[in-house]
Amino acid sequence: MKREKQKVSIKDIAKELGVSITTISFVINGKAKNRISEKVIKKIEDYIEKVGYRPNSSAQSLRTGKSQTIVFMAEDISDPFFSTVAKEMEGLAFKHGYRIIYCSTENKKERALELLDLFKDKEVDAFIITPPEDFEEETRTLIAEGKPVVLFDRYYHRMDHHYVVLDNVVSTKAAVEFLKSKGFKNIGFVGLKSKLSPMEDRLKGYRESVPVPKSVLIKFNSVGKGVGNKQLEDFLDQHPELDALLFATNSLAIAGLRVLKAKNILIPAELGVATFDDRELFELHSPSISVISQPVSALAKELIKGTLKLLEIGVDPFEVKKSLKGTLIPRASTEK
Amino acid sequence: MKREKQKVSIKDIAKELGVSITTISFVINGKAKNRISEKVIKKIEDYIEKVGYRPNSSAQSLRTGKSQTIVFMAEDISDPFFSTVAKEMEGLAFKHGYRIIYCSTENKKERALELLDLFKDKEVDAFIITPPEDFEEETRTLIAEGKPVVLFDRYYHRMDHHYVVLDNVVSTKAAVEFLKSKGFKNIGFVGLKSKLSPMEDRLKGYRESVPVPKSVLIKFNSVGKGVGNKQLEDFLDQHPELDALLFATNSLAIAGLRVLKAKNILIPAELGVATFDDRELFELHSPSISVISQPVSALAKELIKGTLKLLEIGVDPFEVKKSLKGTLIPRASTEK
DNA sequence: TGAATTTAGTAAAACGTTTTACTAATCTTA
DNA sequence: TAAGATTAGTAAAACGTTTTACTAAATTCA
Repeated sequence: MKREKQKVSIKDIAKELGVSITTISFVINGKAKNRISEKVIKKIEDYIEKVGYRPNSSAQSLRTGKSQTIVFMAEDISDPFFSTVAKEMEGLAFKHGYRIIYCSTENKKERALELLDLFKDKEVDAFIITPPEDFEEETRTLIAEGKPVVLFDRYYHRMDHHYVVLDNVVSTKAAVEFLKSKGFKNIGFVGLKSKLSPMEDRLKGYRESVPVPKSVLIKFNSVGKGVGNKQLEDFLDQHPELDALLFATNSLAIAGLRVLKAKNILIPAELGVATFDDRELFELHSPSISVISQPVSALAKELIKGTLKLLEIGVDPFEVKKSLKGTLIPRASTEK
Repeated sequence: MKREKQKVSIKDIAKELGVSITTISFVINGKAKNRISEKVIKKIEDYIEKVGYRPNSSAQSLRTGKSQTIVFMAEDISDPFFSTVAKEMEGLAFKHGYRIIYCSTENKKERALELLDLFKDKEVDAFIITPPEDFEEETRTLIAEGKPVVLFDRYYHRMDHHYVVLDNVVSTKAAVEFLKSKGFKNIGFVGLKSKLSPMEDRLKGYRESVPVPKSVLIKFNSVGKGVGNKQLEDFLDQHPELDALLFATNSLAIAGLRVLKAKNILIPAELGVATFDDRELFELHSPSISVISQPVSALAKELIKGTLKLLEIGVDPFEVKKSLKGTLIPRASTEK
């Protein structure tokens, strides 16, 4: 009963149709023009259609050295931001005959290295990566190995490479201006203690748009935990004059909302709130939270478009450098 | 500068070390015992270590017919439930030398068929799938083709197959009993109009634990939209006696919360609320929402454990049939 | 008409493994 | 000491493609 569907190979087709393997390969790969007669092409195409022949991709990979596979190394594939981008990319890539393999670094250097090691063979054609903290040297090495590498979400100032990111400086400035326009006068900033470009740029954008910056930077792995919450509480205690808070990431905001709730601080009456990254949570929260939303579809599109271009044209002449703007979605948390 | 790291093959090693390709292959695959001398084994292993040799997986796949790849066909990989399970599986599978390829059916039959078609070649060793609506025949066909197939989240009553699911009947009953214990007397049920087992089982569990069931079933693709919201509003209007609502999925609950907010219905004073699947949103909502949480890690572990077992032992003698219990997390929305 | 060109196709090598079937040398044991 | 068993290894085929270099026949053109 359980017979493995016996796969048909080019050789089988050749025998059946009385033509050579080469001829079939030419037809399959669209190299038959001016080489093979229309009649034979038709015959082969019809037979392929009839038996549902699909080339063995291992054999193709072995022969061509290409695997039709792109690795997407996210910070955390279970984070809604990354998983949404991943899903969009998957759809686009499939349309072009590429598969995507996802993995998560958890923002850990060693994990990222392990993963790269696993993929560094011939088995992957291109990399889309969100490098973890302190990964500049390793990224450089990876790029030097010659396969297309597109950085996502973060990039390096001191290094030439392909990337697709949010324009964090500009987006942050827009958010601060928005808060000002809503009548907030003392805007504080809650960021992540990190050298990753989004964190540096968001802080920079903030600093450049308020007269007296007041910010607190939470350690990455203490967000939502005792230490991180304590830091935030202290910050609020030390700055009773603050009338609004801008959070640099959605997880910071979520942790922050918990703290504010615990301290019985009223939003927006006592404190306005805005954050990066939209999530259902923010829309449904009472009050709903204003956000700077990242253009997920556009990011995914640019990533795949860029990667395919690099795959096609080659790494060198072509440049992928995209910096997209976020969209501000005003909600109740910023209506004084 | 951009030199592709010239990959070293078994042939290169053989030439360098003056042994045969066969010998090296035996050593690599642990088949050297009682065949090759300790001295030679050591020499080969050391050299492999030194040059960082990694076998070409396309060649391995071509030769063995195995690709060390598992497909996870989720309903929607950007849904937190699926993406969390995916991430956990990814980690476990990697440890055993397997990669996972994700894709999303969007609960559409045609999309699922397309995807299966894409994978049906030799390129994949096993399938973990959440079949969309009306996919029983197709699933049967897939299974008949002989590769391991493990269903996730949903299963078929009339068919013998491997699966890992939540015990929805029991979990729903527990939730209803919990609501009763909290003093709710008129519990309504908001489900999805669907023949997928979780939806049928949750409804069944509900029906069997209340004296007079009152339920409304929303169409899958109208959740959160005008039509679906209208359905829910009508249901509430027709049953003013209800004092609690049990939602069958997290997206139903989210849509429901919006409706309740719009109608100014107070939770839990006027209406108690509980739902399936935990999300940060429910913890942070005001009031926080009681949930039946799925054991994500355990599900992922069983899925990978089962799949690997099938891969190892073969599909037939071994059975993967796991039905795990959800955990009830009581929160403010059910405290009268 | 005959040389040059075009058309229509093929043979065979190569990609990098795994594995079967073999050999040659050494070791046991009766 | 001779036959059998064990040890230590190897040659070569096969997996299913792609591609280079070739040929033979038909067509063109001066």
